[in-house]
Amino acid sequence: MADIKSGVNPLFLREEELRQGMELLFYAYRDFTDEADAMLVRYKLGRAHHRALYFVGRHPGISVSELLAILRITKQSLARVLNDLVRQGFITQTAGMSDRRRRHLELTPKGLDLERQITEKQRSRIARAYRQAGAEAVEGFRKVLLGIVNEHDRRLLQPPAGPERGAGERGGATLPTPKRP
Amino acid sequence: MADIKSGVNPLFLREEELRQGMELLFYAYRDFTDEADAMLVRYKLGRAHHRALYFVGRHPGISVSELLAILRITKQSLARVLNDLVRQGFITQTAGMSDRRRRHLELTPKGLDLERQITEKQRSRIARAYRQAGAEAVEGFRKVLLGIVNEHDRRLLQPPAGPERGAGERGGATLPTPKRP
DNA sequence: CATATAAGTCAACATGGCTGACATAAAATC
DNA sequence: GATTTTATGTCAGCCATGTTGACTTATATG
Repeated sequence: MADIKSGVNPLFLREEELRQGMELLFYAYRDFTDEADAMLVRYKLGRAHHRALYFVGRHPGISVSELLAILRITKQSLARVLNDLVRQGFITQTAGMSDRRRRHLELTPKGLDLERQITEKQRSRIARAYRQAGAEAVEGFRKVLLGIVNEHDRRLLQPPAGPERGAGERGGATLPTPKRP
Repeated sequence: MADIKSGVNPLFLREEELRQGMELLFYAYRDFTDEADAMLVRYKLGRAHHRALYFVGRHPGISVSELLAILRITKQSLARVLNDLVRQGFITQTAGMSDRRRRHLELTPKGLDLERQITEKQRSRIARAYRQAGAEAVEGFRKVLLGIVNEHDRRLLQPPAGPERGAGERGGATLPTPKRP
């Protein structure tokens, strides 16, 4: 049989390239999450708590259903962790003004603190990777990951503002964005 | 107070940039795995089965302990899914020749088939993202993800061979690599 | 021969998904 | 104003997949 893997077979390269990408995603995610997990045990919280905490911190005033849409879990699953976090004073719920059925979630100062602590190592891991890879690589990293995300959410994740080419400003669409740094 | 977020505060940009990276990783991984999960239910298998199947397919002849090192789970957890896969004829175990304590795992043709089916949509999702982003972005994607992976595994994940600058060849270090495509 | 290593197994437990069935309050609609 | 829809919460139970701890068996190695 012909040496099918000797350099120039585009099908093999393609397959290999794609598999490498898939694996890289697995390994990176594995190491990225391990980071926070270690911190979480100290607080007797799980990964699910962290995710809720993170996204509430990221989108102050987010509603329960919006949070559900991000996490893609059931109401019941979320309730479990959310109740923990509210009971322990990390998150507050306040009824909406225009629509009083809605519960707007926010981190308390204590919650903000906790979130920072847990995310800390993850942040610096990403920072290190960014630094080592360089700005251009970071751009590519974003571009590809964004392409992996489903189209709906991809749009919400604000296409990295190039030179302005429409009328209005660009930014996180439906979700409330952080008020101030 | 001064407009701390108006464009030029490097600290704010940095924080925002890092958070975007973290989220992108979350969203991409979420959508990437959903893809396979849907397929798995048809076969009454779980994500854990897929991971084992994938890495055995990727490293034919891999030993149990090597697989454990990749997945970072306990022997007992792996045993559960591995036994399922062996019983159902997707994976074979054969004792090593030099060291007969070792079990070398391989996919059966049936297992290979299954793996392909399950990974199919993931592969095409990555392919699409690669295509849209372009070769340069893909390079950056790899670079950054590799930087996120812990140093040990990073080395094994063969730094994308640049122009030769040492003596010997470069390649997957400890793990057995696919025999042929 | 003694010890270390690779693998397998049993048992029990925790986390975090899931479904189904309902309850309540408020908004939206007829 | 009555009815329906929506947003949220809750109870109960199930399943997949991770964990620890204890112990066995076979084989390699000192």
